[in-house]
Amino acid sequence: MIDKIIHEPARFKIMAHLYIVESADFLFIKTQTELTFGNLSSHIKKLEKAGYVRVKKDFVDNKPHTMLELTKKGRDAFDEYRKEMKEVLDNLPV
Amino acid sequence: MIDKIIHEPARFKIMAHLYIVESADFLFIKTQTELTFGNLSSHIKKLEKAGYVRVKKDFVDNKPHTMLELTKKGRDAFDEYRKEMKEVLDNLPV
DNA sequence: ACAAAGTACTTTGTATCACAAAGTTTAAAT
DNA sequence: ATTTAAACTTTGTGATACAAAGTACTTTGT
Repeated sequence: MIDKIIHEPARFKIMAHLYIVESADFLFIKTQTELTFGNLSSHIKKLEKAGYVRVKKDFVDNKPHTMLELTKKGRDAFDEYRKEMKEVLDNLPV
Repeated sequence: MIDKIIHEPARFKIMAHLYIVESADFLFIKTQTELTFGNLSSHIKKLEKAGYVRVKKDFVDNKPHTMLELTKKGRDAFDEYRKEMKEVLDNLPV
């Protein structure tokens, strides 16, 4: 079954970026994905709940700062999603 | 932008099957896609509304019979979707 | 002849979702 | 002291996906 968590384009984008950079802050991902604060926030929450993303909050210059990174599970799920989707796209049903 | 009409897995399946067979009846698509009557019915309606699928109803052996086929627009949209998705999957963002 | 079962769907109800707008919290500037 | 700003989170709303219930017949017993 295709992973609906990753299938949503906004979350695919988030995961794709995290897949490459290993670790990135909230604002960087926000500008890269062009999502609003609200959307990014709720999608991150969903990814965290799924165990795909680890969130680390601290303060930098007395301001809240949120760091994001893929978990092993998230990385594996992303690989699997890409593999499955490629199969689906290449091998149309009989 | 990725076509959300086609992106939904159930509708992708429907379109993938219609893409190959050119024309198929409701029940055939139902068994192939393993969707329930309700889901298939509503997804068909959405595809019809989008102009991707043409629906022809008649009677066979006194029973209602629904034939489905992709429109040109639907076929083109499906090609485009596959092309875009492949690009997305292959070229991850920098 | 009448009821029960089957066929081929459609409509309705519900729970979830995606998105944007409004709100929160702390800090810096005026 | 009050406004402005930064970095988010929560809330509200409209759309969605799905299954359950409903519709409109037809066929099959009895």
